[in-house]
Amino acid sequence: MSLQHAILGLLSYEPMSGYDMKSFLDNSINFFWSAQLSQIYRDLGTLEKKGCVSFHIDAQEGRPDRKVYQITPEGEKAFHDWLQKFPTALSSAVRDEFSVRIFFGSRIPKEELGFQLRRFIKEQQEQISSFAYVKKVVESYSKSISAPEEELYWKLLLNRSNSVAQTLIKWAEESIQELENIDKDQRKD
Amino acid sequence: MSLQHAILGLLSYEPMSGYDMKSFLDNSINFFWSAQLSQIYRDLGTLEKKGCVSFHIDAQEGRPDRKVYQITPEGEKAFHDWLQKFPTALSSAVRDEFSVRIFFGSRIPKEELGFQLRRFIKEQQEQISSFAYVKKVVESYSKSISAPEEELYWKLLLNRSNSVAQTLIKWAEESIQELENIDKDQRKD
DNA sequence: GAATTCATGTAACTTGTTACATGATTTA
DNA sequence: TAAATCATGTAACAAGTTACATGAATTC
Repeated sequence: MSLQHAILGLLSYEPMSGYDMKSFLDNSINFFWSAQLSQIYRDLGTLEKKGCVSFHIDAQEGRPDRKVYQITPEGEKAFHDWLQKFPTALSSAVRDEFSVRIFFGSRIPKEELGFQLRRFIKEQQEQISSFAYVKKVVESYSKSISAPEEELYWKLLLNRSNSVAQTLIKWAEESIQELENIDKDQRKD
Repeated sequence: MSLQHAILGLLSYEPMSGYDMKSFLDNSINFFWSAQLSQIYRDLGTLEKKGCVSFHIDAQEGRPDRKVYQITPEGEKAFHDWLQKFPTALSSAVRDEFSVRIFFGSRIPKEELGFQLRRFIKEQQEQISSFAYVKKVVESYSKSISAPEEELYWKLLLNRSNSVAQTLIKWAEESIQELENIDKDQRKD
């Protein structure tokens, strides 16, 4: 799986510029796949060389011309081939720096850890409130491309991110408690 | 954050060979950070060039000699510098192929999606049962390196992975239900 | 007799990030 | 007047994956 598959998938809905793609990505797929603009432009170039996408230029006044990409039949084939091949392991490797830091938690002052855990909770809460906004974007987008069925799947994923965020908040709160209790126990000794 | 920080952290407990590291990683940190053996060897080489680790050779008969790495004072400094600098955003970018596939779920036959979701549930259940084993590894390891405090943090992370896995199972079960209900509704029309 | 474990690595490739460059228009 | 938005990209770098190579000892 690479960004290129996601790009082909997005272009299968409608033609888009790299810039459009970035802003769409940022409030949709972003919760489980992210991309830098520079990477999008590069991958669009690669896909074009492979014949998976083509583009036309929309001239604009006062600002740079838009390069609007669209998927080609070859691109559609490549995308469907990918869709059909589920990987052997469904859960991809997680790379979570925050967890690595907790792993080495004994080297960090307890107050600092507590502070960071509270910061983590805040971040998760902010994510949760952003989901309400994303829900609206998703609803209006699925209507604009007249793909009502998509809404169902996108909402499944919003549910997922939401539940995971809630779980993480609960975990962080319990962890703060545990750290504080141990601190008290040690002071008793 | 890169694998190099994790390597330094592990070496701060005790000297290890690249091979040791891989097997330790595979049933500990693996749930939130993974690594290929080839990457470990390469990063050990880089760290050695930087002066963060040194090594000695343990000759063995009948099998290749062990190259046992240990952390240097420079390495310890680098590790502590990293520990002190928490990143601006605590939740790292997620890259989850399975979610991307669900995102394009409308292009996959419903039965196939159901099958993959059930496979996903099974995988998560297997992970959960592996946690019991990891718990034991962690307990005996923290004793062997006489670092009893580590156990606390490692168990916090096991709790976390456990809760997230449980949440994902519940989500997948509910999603299967939703998909089946919609199927029934459509057949009624 | 076949597969797994132990133990090392290199090379080529793919993917992702960061920094740099340009420049008009719009909003605060 | 400073910052954000629109819109394109390149270059250098960092990080991760896959394929290849070797070979004895042990377990099934």
